[in-house]
Amino acid sequence: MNLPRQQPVPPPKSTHSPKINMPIIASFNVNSINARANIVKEYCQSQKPNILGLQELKCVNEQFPADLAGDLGYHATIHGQKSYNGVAILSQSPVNVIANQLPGDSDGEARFLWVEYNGVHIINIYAPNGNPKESEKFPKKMRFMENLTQLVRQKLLYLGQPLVIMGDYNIAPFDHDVYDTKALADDAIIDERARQYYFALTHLGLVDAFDIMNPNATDRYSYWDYMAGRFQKNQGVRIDHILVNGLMADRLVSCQIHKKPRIMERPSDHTPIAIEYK
DNA sequence: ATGGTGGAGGGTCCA
Repeated sequence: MNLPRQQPVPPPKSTHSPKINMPIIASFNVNSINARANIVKEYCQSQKPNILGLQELKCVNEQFPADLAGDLGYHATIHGQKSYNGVAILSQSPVNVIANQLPGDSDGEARFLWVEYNGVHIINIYAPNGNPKESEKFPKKMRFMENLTQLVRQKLLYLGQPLVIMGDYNIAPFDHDVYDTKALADDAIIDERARQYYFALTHLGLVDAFDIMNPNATDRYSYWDYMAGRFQKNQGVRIDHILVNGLMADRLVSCQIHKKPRIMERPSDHTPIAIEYK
């Protein structure tokens, strides 16, 4: 049957629709919070995230920039460690801290922070990098991902509340998440065993916010190595992720990678990723 | 070309 094609009807133009401020949750591996305090400050002032998960603080709690959160009107929940790792959550109002260690983890590193904020469960992770693969670092990465998967399977699936697991996963899920699979052939971030843990999480019902909100996006990298002009050549990888459960997926409005902090002076090698939800 | 860069901390380790 040849039916006349219907003209698409444009949505009604509202010149004065009320601007609803939807909550924003963001994740940013800062590679030293003290080196990046100004960039974090600028990011909070321009994007106004309700929640900002930070990774790789590279300092103990006492060294976390004292005035940063207060000046911005944020609360800081900090789980620091000397020189390496370290995670924190900046929040516009206080959060309930549920755990600061991944159940089952015996490595004793500061890579995990679980809080509840306005009925949303938020887990901020800094997964081990895993390089070089023949060293003890790779099994450490596998243990971390195994413990995280077990936590989802045994506890988080039964929360009955919105859930966000965000941070530096140090896993590029798909070949199109890296600029060159050959150059990274031996890298733990594209190792199939590591990827299987990402897929395990998605098979358990978690949704990759960036992937679902930006199908076929070409601009998808969240990290560019400092070396060899990787950023200028846009030779990056997507290893920072925001995974959400179904209750949160229903509320997603956008997921964006914010590139500006990577362009500023003395940047981190990562840049933030953020979700907006209703 | 096993380099290149950047942070912590004051050796090298880590990414």
